[in-house]
Amino acid sequence: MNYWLIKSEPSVYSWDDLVKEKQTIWSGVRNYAARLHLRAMKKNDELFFYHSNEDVAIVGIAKVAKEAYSDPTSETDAWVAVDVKPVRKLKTSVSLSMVKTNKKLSGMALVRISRLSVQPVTAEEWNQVLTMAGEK
DNA sequence: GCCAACGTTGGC
DNA sequence: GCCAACGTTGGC
Repeated sequence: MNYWLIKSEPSVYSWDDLVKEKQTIWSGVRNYAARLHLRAMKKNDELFFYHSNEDVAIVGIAKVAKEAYSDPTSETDAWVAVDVKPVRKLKTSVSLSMVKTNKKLSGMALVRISRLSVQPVTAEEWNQVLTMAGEK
């Protein structure tokens, strides 16, 4: 099982929207690095759902409901989408500043490659964030 | 609203 | 193949 992090601006699509909708298509990714990660996702892999721009925090856990397929919002076959569904909201959301102050998370892609919208999370990082969220 | 970081495009 | 110019993302 692998772990990932996906970003969304809450004004465009928030965690609450995902919960309301029960499942959504993660489409519109037009970045090669992000596409690589989308393609590597397996069913039931877990994802941190991150709010960018406004909330600037990891707010919940989602999982892969359907592995990568051709993105219907693209006119070519070059891009892919996955389906994700909510698992649960974190007890306490973990803000970016909290992540930055945690030395164990200094290698996290969220800190190092801030513009990447779909990124891998190691098991260590995953557990560390869960601890900060009061889940452990 | 500003700006840094990064990706993409296009001229040479 | 290099690099300047430009556009976009995202934190503050």
